[in-house]
Amino acid sequence: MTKARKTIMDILMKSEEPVSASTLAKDLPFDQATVYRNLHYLEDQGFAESFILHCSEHGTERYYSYRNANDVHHHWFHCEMCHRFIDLGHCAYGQQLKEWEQSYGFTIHEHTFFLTGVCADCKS
Amino acid sequence: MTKARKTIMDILMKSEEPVSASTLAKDLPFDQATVYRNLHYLEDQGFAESFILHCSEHGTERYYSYRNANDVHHHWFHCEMCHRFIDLGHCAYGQQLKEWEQSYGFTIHEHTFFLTGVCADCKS
DNA sequence: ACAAAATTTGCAAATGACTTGCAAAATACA
DNA sequence: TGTATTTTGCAAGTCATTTGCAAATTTTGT
Repeated sequence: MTKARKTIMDILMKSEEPVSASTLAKDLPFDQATVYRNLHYLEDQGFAESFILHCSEHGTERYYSYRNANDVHHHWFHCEMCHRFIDLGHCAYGQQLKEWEQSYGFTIHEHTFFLTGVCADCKS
Repeated sequence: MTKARKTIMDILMKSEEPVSASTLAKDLPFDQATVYRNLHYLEDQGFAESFILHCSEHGTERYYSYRNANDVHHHWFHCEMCHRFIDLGHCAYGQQLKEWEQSYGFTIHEHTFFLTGVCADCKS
């Protein structure tokens, strides 16, 4: 495993919240192409997952988080003021998604869910 | 109300599914800046709502749909093959969102939810 | 450990959605 | 209808992300 890939993997593993691709690209001492390519690689291999979120201050960016093999994925709340993410816990939509698949006949590859607003700290 | 604005408003009102900003910008006989500005205007005024969706073929685009004054908003399934949207009906997360607001203390401004996959027609 | 094969990197340029400044044109208002 | 206000088109800019390519690194087979 290359240095760039390991660095990115480590950051994702250690991070408590999703990190944006463009931020990684800016902050890490690797070429941006390398960062983006590795993020794709990690997601392809199932080590990471991502979603696109727009916030007025940071614009539209893709956020990545580490994905544990036996991990159920999480959903997040994003604070528009301090830009932190709050973990809403395990996804609880499994059953609902299955029901939709049955009633509509489609196959779901991915579902996207997140909240944006202002966190408790920033309100006070 | 200007011609451009009325045209865009009409399209959103008549459309059964969300339409992408960049597609409107390409197809309509108005400058792209005009299209984007009007979409922002309509959303600001509460006549439209939007979400960002990425699909491999069309890339990352913002999709708009008309918002009725007394309308509960809808969620959508997006087929990656035929690129149509399937209406999943009224949003049923109101209660859940309120509970999260109470337990975490944050205020939700927006929630994003949609599905992507392959529709029944495209599977066969 | 070593050379060949396969993969990854950096660089530089390109892409594509979306935004912005500004003067002209259209619309609203008195 | 004339004037103030808003909107438009044009052209250039921004910004996240992607891509081609040759050089550098990592992996493989021995």
